[in-house]
Amino acid sequence: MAATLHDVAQLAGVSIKTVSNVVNDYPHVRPATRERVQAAIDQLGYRPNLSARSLRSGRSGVIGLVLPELSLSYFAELADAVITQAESHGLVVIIERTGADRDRELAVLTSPRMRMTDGVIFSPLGMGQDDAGLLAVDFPLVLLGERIFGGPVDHVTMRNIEAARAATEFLLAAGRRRIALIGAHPDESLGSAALRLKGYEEALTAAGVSLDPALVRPTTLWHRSNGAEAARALIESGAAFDAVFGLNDALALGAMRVLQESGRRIPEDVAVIGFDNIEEAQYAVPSLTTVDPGREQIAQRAVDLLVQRIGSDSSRPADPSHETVAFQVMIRESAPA
Amino acid sequence: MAATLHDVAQLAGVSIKTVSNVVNDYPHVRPATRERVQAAIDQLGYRPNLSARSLRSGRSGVIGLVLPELSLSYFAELADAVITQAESHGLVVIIERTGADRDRELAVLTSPRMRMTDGVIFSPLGMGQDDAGLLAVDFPLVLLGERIFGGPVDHVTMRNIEAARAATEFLLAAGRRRIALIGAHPDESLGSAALRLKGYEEALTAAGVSLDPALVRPTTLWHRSNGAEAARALIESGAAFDAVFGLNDALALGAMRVLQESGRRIPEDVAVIGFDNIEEAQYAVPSLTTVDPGREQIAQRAVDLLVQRIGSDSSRPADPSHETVAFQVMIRESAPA
DNA sequence: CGTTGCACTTACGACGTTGTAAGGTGGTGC
DNA sequence: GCACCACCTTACAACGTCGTAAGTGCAACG
Repeated sequence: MAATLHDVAQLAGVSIKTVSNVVNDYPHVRPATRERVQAAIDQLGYRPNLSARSLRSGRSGVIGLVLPELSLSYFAELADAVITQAESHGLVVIIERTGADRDRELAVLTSPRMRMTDGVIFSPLGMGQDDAGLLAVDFPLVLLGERIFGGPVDHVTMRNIEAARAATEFLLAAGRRRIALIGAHPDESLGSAALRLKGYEEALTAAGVSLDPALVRPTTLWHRSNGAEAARALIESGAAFDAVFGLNDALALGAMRVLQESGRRIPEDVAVIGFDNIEEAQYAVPSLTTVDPGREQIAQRAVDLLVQRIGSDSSRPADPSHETVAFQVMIRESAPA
Repeated sequence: MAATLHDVAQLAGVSIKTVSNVVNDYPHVRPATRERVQAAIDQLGYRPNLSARSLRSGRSGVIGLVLPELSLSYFAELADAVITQAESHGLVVIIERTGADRDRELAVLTSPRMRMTDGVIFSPLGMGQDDAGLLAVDFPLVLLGERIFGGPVDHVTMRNIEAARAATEFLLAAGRRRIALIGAHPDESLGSAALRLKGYEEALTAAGVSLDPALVRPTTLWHRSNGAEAARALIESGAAFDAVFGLNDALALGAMRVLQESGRRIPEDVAVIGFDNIEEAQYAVPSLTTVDPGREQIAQRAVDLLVQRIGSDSSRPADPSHETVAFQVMIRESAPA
């Protein structure tokens, strides 16, 4: 039903290629011809067929964004930022969710569903360092996050260790000494959890504060409910603490709720700091002090790197780059200076 | 670089079409041949070229989802649900944001960026009833939301009036009589704001409670900050109130924060109810009583309707359907029964 | 041993677009 | 009035896939 170049050409009385030239702003078209063709285009409501264009050019103008899930605020806000940045390059974004499941993550990398994209931005949560080799795919790929290092692809990460260290130092500077940490993943040596834990440890060591293992609370996931559970367990353990460091904002917010329910005042009795600076953090009661890990900049660099790889036809990057972005402690009510 | 049917055919010593038949599980292929072709496919790592397939078939397997913005939790969770549902139909989702800007909304409807999709699910926020005619596009379109009614397209909405009425009745049943409403859009007669206001009015009237205009607070947008501002204005106005109905959860949460800052106890002094049932609502302090408008079901029906329209080649629906989904009051701490 | 029929395979073209190279048209200068 | 050049337009092919229709070979049957 839709009009094609052929239809327009027939109506305007020119060849198909001349219409194509008009559509693509090819310079050598006589004004009178251009006008006539444009009239035919308008009359028929012609729109280029992008599938045909993709086939011809080998580019689809689509990039993939592979995320654990959209209902986690951090990823929703990251997706928003990626879409915005992609748009400025004239690209459109397909979002695929993996549910943090390793098998689904691997499936997405080989799936024909992603075959139409020009490249993919991938934030794994189920795969680990051992899977690094599987990232050697034959399409442009930019990796986000801390699950895997040294893979054969470009990589953009936040400065987890430094940022977590800064968060902990901030609490120490405010006079807190019994700082609980929520969200540890004891079995990992890489990944956000391990790196942020490392920053926490570094800060304590540097300040001469001994680390009490009873204050390091693991959780399986990083949702609010996990933070709430961990806070409950922490309270029940009887360990004394005057601050809580949630390894992400959702954990911190979940913990904050339980702490308040238990009658503790925030920040007087317990200071709380999070990590991610999701929009909600500033509207919580009390507002949540947290680390802004540079989400906007991550999205921007990831898209820019991907566009660059797409542009250079070289199949695999000879020089995979690893970039980190700046972070910042956002001081709010839950942990004042 | 990528292998094509041609490459596979050459390697397997068969024709291109036979390879195609293998790929597409065409039944009449001799097992021995199939095996040989499959081996060649595996060896070359052949993946079908989706652009070519799209061109040939006229279907891209992509649907568009046009939303105001992803960083609003309601839309993020809606997007998540749409992606999940689309996946079950083998479809992939492109997300486009409009920022609730009418011009951008109109632009998206005619944009070549959406041309590659088989159909679009569209949630307008800037366009209004006067623009209904502009929805007569030449691709399958399913409309979400309450900005426009009676357009030439399928339409899925929540039951705004009934749900808002139920929320208000719930507060009335709990003994509240001075119920403030936050988020009104006085200039509208359609749209979520107007409809939910109508439900509120209906409930008050039915209960014989007179509506005090001083308790109906307008906001421009529906973000947390707007809810906070409106609550501040409400307090400063000096009007007495014992409950707040936020026309969405973000407004209610923003208001709840300000109410608590002002020393009011929730729910003792002021009961608060929201609308949307975003995930965050159950983790707020106190947890937010709200209306679940049936988001999952909306996503499901929208995708199903779209798939149906895509399937039937009829250009325009002769019988645009308008579906509504079930809602439910989620009773939590901010407004107990 | 030829014919028929079936199971399998193939050649061809078209989907709509654009790069290439060749073709046409008008105008300019002598 | 002719040649030439610059400008504009065209025909053709190809991107990779799959539907159509036309083959091919083999087995069974007469």
